[in-house]
Amino acid sequence: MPPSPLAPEHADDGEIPLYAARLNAPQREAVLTTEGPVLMLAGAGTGKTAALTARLAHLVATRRAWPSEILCVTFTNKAAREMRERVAHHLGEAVEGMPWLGTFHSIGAKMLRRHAELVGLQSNYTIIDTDDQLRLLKQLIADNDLDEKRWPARQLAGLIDRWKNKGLNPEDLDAVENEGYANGRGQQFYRLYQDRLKALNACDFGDLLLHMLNVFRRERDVLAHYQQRFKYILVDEYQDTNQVQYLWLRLLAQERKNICVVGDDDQSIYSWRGAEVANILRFEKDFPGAHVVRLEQNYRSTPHILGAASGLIDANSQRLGKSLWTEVDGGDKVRVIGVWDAPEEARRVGEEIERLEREGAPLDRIAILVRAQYQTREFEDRFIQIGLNYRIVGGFRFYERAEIRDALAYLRVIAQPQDDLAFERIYNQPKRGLGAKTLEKMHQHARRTGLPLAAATLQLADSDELPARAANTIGGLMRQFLAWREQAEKATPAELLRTVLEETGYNAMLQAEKTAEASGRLENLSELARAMEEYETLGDFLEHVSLVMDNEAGDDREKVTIMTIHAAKGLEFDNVFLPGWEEGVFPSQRALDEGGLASLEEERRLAYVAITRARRRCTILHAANRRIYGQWTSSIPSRFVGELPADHVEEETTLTGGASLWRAGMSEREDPFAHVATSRPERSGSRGPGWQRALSTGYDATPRRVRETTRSAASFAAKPRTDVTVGQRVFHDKFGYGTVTGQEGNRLEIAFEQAGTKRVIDSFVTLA
DNA sequence: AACGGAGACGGGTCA
DNA sequence: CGTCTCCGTT
Repeated sequence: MPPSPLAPEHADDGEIPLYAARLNAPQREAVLTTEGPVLMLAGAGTGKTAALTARLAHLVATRRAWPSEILCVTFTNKAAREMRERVAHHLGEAVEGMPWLGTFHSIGAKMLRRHAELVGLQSNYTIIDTDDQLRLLKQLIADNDLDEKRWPARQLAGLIDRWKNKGLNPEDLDAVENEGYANGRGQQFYRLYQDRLKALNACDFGDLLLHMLNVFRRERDVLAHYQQRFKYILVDEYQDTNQVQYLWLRLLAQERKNICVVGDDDQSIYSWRGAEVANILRFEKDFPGAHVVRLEQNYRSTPHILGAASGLIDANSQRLGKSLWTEVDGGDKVRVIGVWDAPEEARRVGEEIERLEREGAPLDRIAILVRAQYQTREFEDRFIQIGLNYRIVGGFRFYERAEIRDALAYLRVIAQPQDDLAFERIYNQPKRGLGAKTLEKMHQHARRTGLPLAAATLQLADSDELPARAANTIGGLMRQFLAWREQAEKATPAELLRTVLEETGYNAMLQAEKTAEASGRLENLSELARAMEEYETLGDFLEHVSLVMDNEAGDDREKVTIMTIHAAKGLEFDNVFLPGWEEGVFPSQRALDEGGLASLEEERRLAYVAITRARRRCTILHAANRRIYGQWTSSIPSRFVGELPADHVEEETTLTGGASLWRAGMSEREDPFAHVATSRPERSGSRGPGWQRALSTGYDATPRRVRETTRSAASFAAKPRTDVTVGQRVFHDKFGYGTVTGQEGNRLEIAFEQAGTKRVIDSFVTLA
């Protein structure tokens, strides 16, 4: 019988400890049931993280375990960071951090550094990303006379990933798994790839988990060590675990069975990348006697928002079942707005946001959540036009940018001379006049001698195999590497990077370019150096960077957030806009075509996640016409709109967008666009009246009222700047450099050097 | 090494 | 329709 939180062993007089003070009954139950398996079903906004961190604090505060004896896994670095901060807050300075709190991958990487030799690696192995992975596979395919056109490396990469997610090694593949690629040669290539990685002293993301799983399975003493060490195991977002993660946890928890998993089957939206809802659905079977706790009191949203979301998710069949409730009352109904087309949708959202802004709502707490990335463009264009600050989350990640990858490649070669992939990336970057011919010689020599590429290249430069010029250049480069490696011993990683960028001429190359793009790249690089400041050794930094590297650039203006629903999971906003709720967009066409009921239900869970992000107001939009792959397509509102319980919804139709009349059950005769609203989505170039009207009237289909609002929004938003005049050269984040050719209030007409003439708001440019 | 034309593709994403 | 990648040409 665990002690009551009201009188934990360390407390003097029954005072409620800080970490348990504000928990409700089920949360408290989840915290206090420390022994044995626990399944915590936590609905959206029910204080899951609070319960989880309280549980951690409780385990430590009651001396059930030291922080180092608790394994706590999350899926994202962000979640891990947040948890770390909150636990530290509860426990004060008593806790020197928790060494085993982190993502599956970071924990896997850490363990693998200790046991690398058991899988044929050295402990300073490199973690390669998907780009390197692809290049490596392409090489293998080419070397083995396979036609890459017919059997793309991407496909192979996808398969290998899937196998690793399932916990399958090359020898574990059965005929069914193997038949998909190159007439049964998938297994052969998987094996070749693994061998190649070993030779490079490298592994990919999947290996971080699979290698360790192999170690657990093969080395009883290692497994026993971790089973002993981890007295308690906590897993966040359990509905997102895949097979290999599941196998990991099952092995580690087998001994003590003190495993607590937290999740929400209704928020499982990652089956396409290997997550198995089944893991959470069968937890009670895997761990007999599991204690199940349901967190259902929601602290985030209004009753209407919860009502709409709950009504929607009720349509799903495979559920553990939960119903969210709240003590809060009041609040607006969920609004559903039908508009004519996507540009109007963006205009409409822009106006609504400007109105919220005038009412004093902070832009930071407003979000537009889309189903697919392509939907963001319409909003981006519109917001630039009206001068509304926004940020798009996702898309290019910081560390995926060419300049960052180049810089990292230099550091990788310095840290790990066997890293051929990195060396190959930068041997001629910036340009040194080393072309394909030299590279081929380098590869040849490396193959002959069995040396890593860099080492082979060094030898080569000493011989007469290369033209004098190339030999000189390479010799020089290798000498630089030697010097940098020496410097790495003494200097901080950040200093080292700055040296490298200077001495290679990489900075000079970008400075010479003088384009908007190049100056952005320079900024990114100095940001990288800044981010490196906190790391003491190069190894530390590289480990971090290969697993993390978020892009939170330092612009503190308030911004509206535009992102995909997937990216929004776990976040909340006062005001949420959900555009594109049309059949074929959301649910997506692919989900409708393939995957059947299961994938439709995943789309519905996604819709549920979307609505439950909203704290106060949620606005859903659908357009009657949308251009898809350049074809105008008429569309009908999403079935999810129809599934929202009427009590919690308020419908609105603009003059032009008759589509939501579809739901209101208006007769076709009264609805001038009924043929648009009720027709099936047609993708193959239908030329219906809707299409004609959209083309012939274009933006002018907008009612007068809307146009006026738009104009006033743009010109009243801010006072015109006095430091910008016609003829002034300016810089714009998106369009680059240009010259002002016209000025009207705070609106500028600018002839951009790259992007042509655009009209933008003056607050979006800086003097150049 | 830089450019241009042909062709493929067009869903969400974490480490 | 637009973007990206690859390949061949200059």
